[in-house]
Amino acid sequence: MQSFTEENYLKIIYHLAENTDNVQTNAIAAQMQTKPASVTDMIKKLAEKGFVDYIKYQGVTLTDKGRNAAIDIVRKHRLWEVFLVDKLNFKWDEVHDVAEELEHIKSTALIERLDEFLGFPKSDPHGDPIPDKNGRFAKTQFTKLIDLKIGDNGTITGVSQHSSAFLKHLEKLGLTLGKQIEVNDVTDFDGSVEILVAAKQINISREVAKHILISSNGKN
Amino acid sequence: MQSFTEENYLKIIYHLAENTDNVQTNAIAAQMQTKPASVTDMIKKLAEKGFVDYIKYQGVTLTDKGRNAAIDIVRKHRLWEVFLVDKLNFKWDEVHDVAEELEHIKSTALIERLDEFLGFPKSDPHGDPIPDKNGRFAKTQFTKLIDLKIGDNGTITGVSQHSSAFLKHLEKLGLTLGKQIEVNDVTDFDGSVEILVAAKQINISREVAKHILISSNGKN
DNA sequence: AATAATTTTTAGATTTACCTAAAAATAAAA
DNA sequence: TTTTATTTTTAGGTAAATCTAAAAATTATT
Repeated sequence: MQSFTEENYLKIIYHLAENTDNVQTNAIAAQMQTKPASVTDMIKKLAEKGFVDYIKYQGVTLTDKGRNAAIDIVRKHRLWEVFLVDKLNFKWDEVHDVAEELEHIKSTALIERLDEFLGFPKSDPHGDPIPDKNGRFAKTQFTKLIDLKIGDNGTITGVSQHSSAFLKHLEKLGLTLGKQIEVNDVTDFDGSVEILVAAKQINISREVAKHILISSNGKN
Repeated sequence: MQSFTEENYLKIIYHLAENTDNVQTNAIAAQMQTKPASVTDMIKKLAEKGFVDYIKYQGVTLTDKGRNAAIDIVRKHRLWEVFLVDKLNFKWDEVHDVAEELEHIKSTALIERLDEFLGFPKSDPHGDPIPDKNGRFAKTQFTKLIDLKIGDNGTITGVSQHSSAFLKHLEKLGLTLGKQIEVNDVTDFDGSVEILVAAKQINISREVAKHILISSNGKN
């Protein structure tokens, strides 16, 4: 069984590994809000325990054991988020920090019964897939809104940024999960995107468009 | 804000203070499953932070601040127990350890919404009162079953032992919360108690009778 | 009241996760 | 291909919560 801190490292390495192959010390340090030297220490420990493969100066990769542990934490995090939103009426921008704590509760029975209580949800309030108890989940095929071409359309099915500020902003713009959108124009000046949502024309910055995930039903 | 460990100390001191006035180092050590020397260290820290009054060699008492903090943890613990039993179908002997972890999640919003979701319960699955968000709760008047006289009757409204072994035993005997009982006899030989429950005559040991709490409607 | 037993505290170490500052390795630029 | 910049690691140290062993205070017993 891993400590609270080890679990956080594993989760962060797992998420970083979604983009790069070898996860770097500095990247982990940034995510953990700690110093690279501390990361090196922890990496050595995780390597000793068999959670990661580690070559000095080359970064880390998760072993199967490490990946399974990480997925288990991700599963817990996302199930708790569903609980908070569906049952306790939290908004999608309010759940992250609390789920960050709840994900470390160690009880398989608890999480399986929670899963059942929630009706075995397939995705969390931000559209992220929830692994089943065997760690399996569909790696859904998303397109970033920023990558759509003029005339493309689709459904908002996820976000790749979970900060409260970002999510509140989306909420205000009416850009919530399930909404249909169509790209009308891309502004030359700043790359901002004109989209049609709920029969209204709005303009969103590149930064926002980068973090909205679309399941596209138009050409692209 | 207190650490995980500080919270556990406060909770244990609070519970020990229900029986004795000055809580002793050794008693805390036994409950915390740690050594007296460690307790002394922690007590000093809690005293510095204003959670307890402490005189060397004389044990500790909670300050108002300390008591409030402790009651807050007790509230969380008991609300989570209700959640586990009412919503996730745990049995009353399965909830203690998980609630022990959940009680440390730090979010006022979470606990208030949980309270509401559960319908503002007044007591937990073991009959213990749940403090409201201001820390107030009725100090219910219980009689221990062992203290009843022959002919007395009443309702099982609580237990003063939360171990899984004890609770499973009660379950098997049909001695669950809300059941009506009547004392028929007390055995001379071993002090065990003959009681009538659900129209059946059963015999329970002194040890068991000590930990069953009755709200008496007969004479006593 | 003196001695014995118990309880509590001190002193000095250990472990975990972190730090800073400096050294070493790797990658990028001139 | 040197030089420079960046990244990563090592070395040595800190704070929190624990420990053991020994000393001090309190309580119980003769």
